[in-house]
Amino acid sequence: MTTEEIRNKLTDRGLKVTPQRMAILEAIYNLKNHPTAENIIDYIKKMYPNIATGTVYKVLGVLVENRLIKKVTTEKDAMRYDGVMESHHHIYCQETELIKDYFDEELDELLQKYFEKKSLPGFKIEDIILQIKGTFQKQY
Amino acid sequence: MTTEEIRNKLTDRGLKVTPQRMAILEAIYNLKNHPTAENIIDYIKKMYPNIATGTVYKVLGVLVENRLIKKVTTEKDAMRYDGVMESHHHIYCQETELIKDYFDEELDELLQKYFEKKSLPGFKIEDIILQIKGTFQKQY
DNA sequence: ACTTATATGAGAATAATTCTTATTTAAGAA
DNA sequence: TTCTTAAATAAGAATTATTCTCATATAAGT
Repeated sequence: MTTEEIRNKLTDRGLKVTPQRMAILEAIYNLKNHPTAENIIDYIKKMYPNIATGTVYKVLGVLVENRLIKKVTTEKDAMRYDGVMESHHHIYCQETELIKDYFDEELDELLQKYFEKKSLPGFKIEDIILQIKGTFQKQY
Repeated sequence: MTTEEIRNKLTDRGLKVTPQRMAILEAIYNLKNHPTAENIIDYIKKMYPNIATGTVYKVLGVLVENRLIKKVTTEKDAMRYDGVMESHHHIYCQETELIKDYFDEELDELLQKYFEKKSLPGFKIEDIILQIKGTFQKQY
């Protein structure tokens, strides 16, 4: 993801391009494993020590509203964020904080067909995310 | 769910039976829509005004550890809890706080077969929860 | 360069949850 | 039944995550 591409994501949504917004998006793309706001703040402060905590939370909210990033739900108190907007699922390791992305077009088609057939009365499905919970095997 | 059944859930796990634990489990079973800790506290205080906030959080943690209840992940800051331990999924209304349970054995079998065939290398799946996101249609 | 609506920084405020410690209590033993 | 003790609770302080307020700064169109 180049600086120019990040800039375009903002302008395409009619958002002003600010150094803070650029830095926050760049942080999310570079920090793997679905960073928390705190992870993002720590990362940005290395290059940009004056960024305000409140600004990061504000910008994250704006980015979610504008569908440039997504929230990732967890059983912990701190929200985590995801810069990958293509349809995908999440593999949660029960023993660590690791959340891996899981892309599977075959599965997505299967689910789409399944819920076309068996529609939920009175409900319009917009997105289905699998939370795949378990543990990674130890490596020997 | 009778008082006796709730009591047995605790003793079966080797947990001491206390009025607080009984009240919290009863609250979760009676309060529909996956209550927050605050919902539970408000409910219990009607009958039992002296219960301490910290106790409720402590007990909720114990109940989750002992697999008597589950946490429900959301995009909001407050955690929500679920007393239904049978395998099921969640329908999230994007416009309200409503989270509906979705039971579907056919779907569960489909998923189980799918992930037997296509296993995730190095990962042992323990549970798969669908987060079905969308909106309920307005009633006329 | 000028203007103005919007974004940011700083820090206070709030909300959700956890921690600490003295006291109480459940449940097994005597 | 009473005794014992490890575990649970109440009360409130402390911590953590997030939001809010408002004065100042700035992006982007004129």
